[in-house]
Amino acid sequence: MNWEKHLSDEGLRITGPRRAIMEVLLAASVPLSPREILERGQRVHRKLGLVTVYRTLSLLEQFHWVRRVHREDSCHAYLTTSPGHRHALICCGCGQAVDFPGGDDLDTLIERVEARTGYCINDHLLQLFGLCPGCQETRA
Amino acid sequence: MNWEKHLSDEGLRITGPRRAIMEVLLAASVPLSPREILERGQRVHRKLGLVTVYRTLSLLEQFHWVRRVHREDSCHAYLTTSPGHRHALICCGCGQAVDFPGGDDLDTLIERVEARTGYCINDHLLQLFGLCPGCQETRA
DNA sequence: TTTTCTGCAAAGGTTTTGCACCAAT
DNA sequence: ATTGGTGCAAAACCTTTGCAGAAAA
Repeated sequence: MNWEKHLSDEGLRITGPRRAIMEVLLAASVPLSPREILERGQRVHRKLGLVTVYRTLSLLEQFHWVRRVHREDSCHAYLTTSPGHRHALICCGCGQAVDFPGGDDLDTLIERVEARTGYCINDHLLQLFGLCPGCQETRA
Repeated sequence: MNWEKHLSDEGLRITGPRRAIMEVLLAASVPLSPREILERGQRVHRKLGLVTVYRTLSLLEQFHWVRRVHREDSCHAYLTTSPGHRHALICCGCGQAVDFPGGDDLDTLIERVEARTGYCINDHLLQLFGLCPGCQETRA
């Protein structure tokens, strides 16, 4: 199901600003801050305002069409999501981000921590940071 | 080595405000936001100001005496650190936090992601969220 | 006494809120 | 025609900076 149909089904409207923001996020391979989304979005929908960016992000986040990640310089940056619970690997050189699934290793880790602490774990935040192949060359 | 000796060795001063902030953090079992640290710290050192809290946190963070974690409601919250690279498991019910080491599972996961993506991974952010044993009872 | 640290005030950011107008249905 | 959405302005926060006075060493 696509996001436009999803919003319609919820009785919400498909508007120019919302299309612009979604378009920007879908085109980005790097997590973007609200301000960056504004700047890029204004190239699509000239009158776009920052307030609408915030409101749209929080809407899209509720429906899991976008996801918030933590960047060192701007604590709140947004990415479109792949289906399922995935994690971000972010390049410290160029900001390029790729998604990856947690997999069995993470499940095992969580089970061990549950056993040791008695906590019932129901969510996690995992992000990896490093250098992408391109940036490794540049620094070599 | 304790933090007071560490600061002295660096030519920095042990002051009332710094003692108050460290005392608050050592007594806390929950990650605290700068504002929360201020409020608790003022009970120890009445004239403590928010600016000093920020400056002291950034100082202590540089020396790894405290560590920043991400709380849902306040992006920047601080904890005293255990030695080594450890992670936080935070209770969604009461905010209680415990530390745990990543262990082999995390190392394996990172190696696999490196192999699959070609990235060279040099840092990570991992936090777990759940219910502590006490809060599980309350909700049962 | 010397230098660092502190608190205040103010500046710089980001995020939220109130409201009248606009636009999707 | 009805609602919900938008942008503007302003408020509310959070974090950083400049500076004169206070306090460690």
